[in-house]
Amino acid sequence: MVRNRAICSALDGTELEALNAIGRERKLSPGESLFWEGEDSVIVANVLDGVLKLASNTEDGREQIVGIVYPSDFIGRPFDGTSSHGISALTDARVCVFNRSDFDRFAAEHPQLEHKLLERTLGELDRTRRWMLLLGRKSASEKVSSFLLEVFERMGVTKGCELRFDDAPITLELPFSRQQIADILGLTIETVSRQFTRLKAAGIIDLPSRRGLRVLDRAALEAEAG
Amino acid sequence: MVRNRAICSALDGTELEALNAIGRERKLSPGESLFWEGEDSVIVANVLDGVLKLASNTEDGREQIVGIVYPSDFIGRPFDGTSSHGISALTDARVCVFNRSDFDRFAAEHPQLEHKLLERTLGELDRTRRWMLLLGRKSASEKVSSFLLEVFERMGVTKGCELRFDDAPITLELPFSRQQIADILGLTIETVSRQFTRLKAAGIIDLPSRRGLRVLDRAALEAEAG
DNA sequence: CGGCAATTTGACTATCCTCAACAGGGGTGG
DNA sequence: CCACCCCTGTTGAGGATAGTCAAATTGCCG
Repeated sequence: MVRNRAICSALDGTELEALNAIGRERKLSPGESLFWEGEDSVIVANVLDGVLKLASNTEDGREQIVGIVYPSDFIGRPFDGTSSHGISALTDARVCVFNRSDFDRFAAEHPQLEHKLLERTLGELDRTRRWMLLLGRKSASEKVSSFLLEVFERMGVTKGCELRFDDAPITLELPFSRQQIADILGLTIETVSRQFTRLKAAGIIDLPSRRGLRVLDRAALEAEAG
Repeated sequence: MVRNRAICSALDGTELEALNAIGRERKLSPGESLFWEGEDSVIVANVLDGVLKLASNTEDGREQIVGIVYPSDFIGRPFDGTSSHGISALTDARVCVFNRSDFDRFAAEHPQLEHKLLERTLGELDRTRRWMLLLGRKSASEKVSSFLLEVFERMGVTKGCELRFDDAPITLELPFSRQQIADILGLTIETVSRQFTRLKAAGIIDLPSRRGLRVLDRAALEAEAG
């Protein structure tokens, strides 16, 4: 099912086989790195399962998560050895890894694949730019509310079904710790925690467990999101 | 000279002619919009000359500049009608505009062009993600210093020569107003102004005119950039 | 049940924003 | 050519938001 959404959906049976021949599956545990910031990125990969983060760090240790990667997403930097951010797993994950030069060569021979990759990259760029508005111009409460809405949407799509907010509220297990949410939103963990508490007190969300989340009043959340 | 860096460098003489046939040149004055946020983007374009901005706005009017576009850069969203940000000129500018569906068709027939576009988009995505670290995790002084360094680099490359910081300091004419710098960095105009004043007082930069800028001590600027 | 890490809460502070007044300089019209 | 005006940018005072540091609490795992 990942195949249907991933870039390899551009390929036919024979081509897919050829691509599989140069890739290998790799499993990652939460926290494990696929590669580090600044390291020469000799590989690219496709996410089969799980959620990963892309993160940049300042020299003094502050972290900003600059991308979140879900199943069927593509990661890495083809055609160029330099990568400006590290990638590591947030959950248990399976990825299909390719040697970068192998992949580059394969892509050059398969324009349909490059086309899919281009569409995907353009979409990712758009999403990233929308995120910049949040980072640069939104308040803490707007950030948290926007974030919850986007996660719900993303997780829903990934699960292959439209989550219905209007039916009985669904409890979602967030793949992020509070610290990670802070690193996504450009806030501190304390500020995130306070916003969660406030939303809960207002009856807009419920927090049944550490990472559990239930949206009780989507309209209110959208109003808060700015 | 723009041709050498732009995506059309992938094309030979005949192909270039065909591409030119479907494009037309358009001039823009400072402040003029190429298209607006949310509008169906029926065109794509290549920048021939000048500097443009991509910007997102919240409903209540706050603005975040999410991209800055220099000569030879590509703008617009091929293969998809939705654009999530507006584009307008910061300086006098000339762009080569294509009807999107014309361009899509042309691209489909010229994989080398798509390849160039893919490389360019991947690079832009990287740059954008580095910018997110600045927005989410840097202080006002770090933001301003990082910004000045990046502008110098970008303007230098665009001018086709490496600016030498170690030689006599060069005076650059910034294509941005203070308000625009604020919208790039996620700050207010007052905070930007105060940082400029501080850097000038510290002897790190000089501000010979409204938009003029001279870097006197690059090392100090890098130290401030975090 | 105990230990540990993650999260929450609290008190205090710093940074940046807001609002307001002022300055400067570039262009225009007299 | 000079005076004036308007727009942009600067400066200042005060306040709010989010950060910092520290302690308490809560899940979660063995």
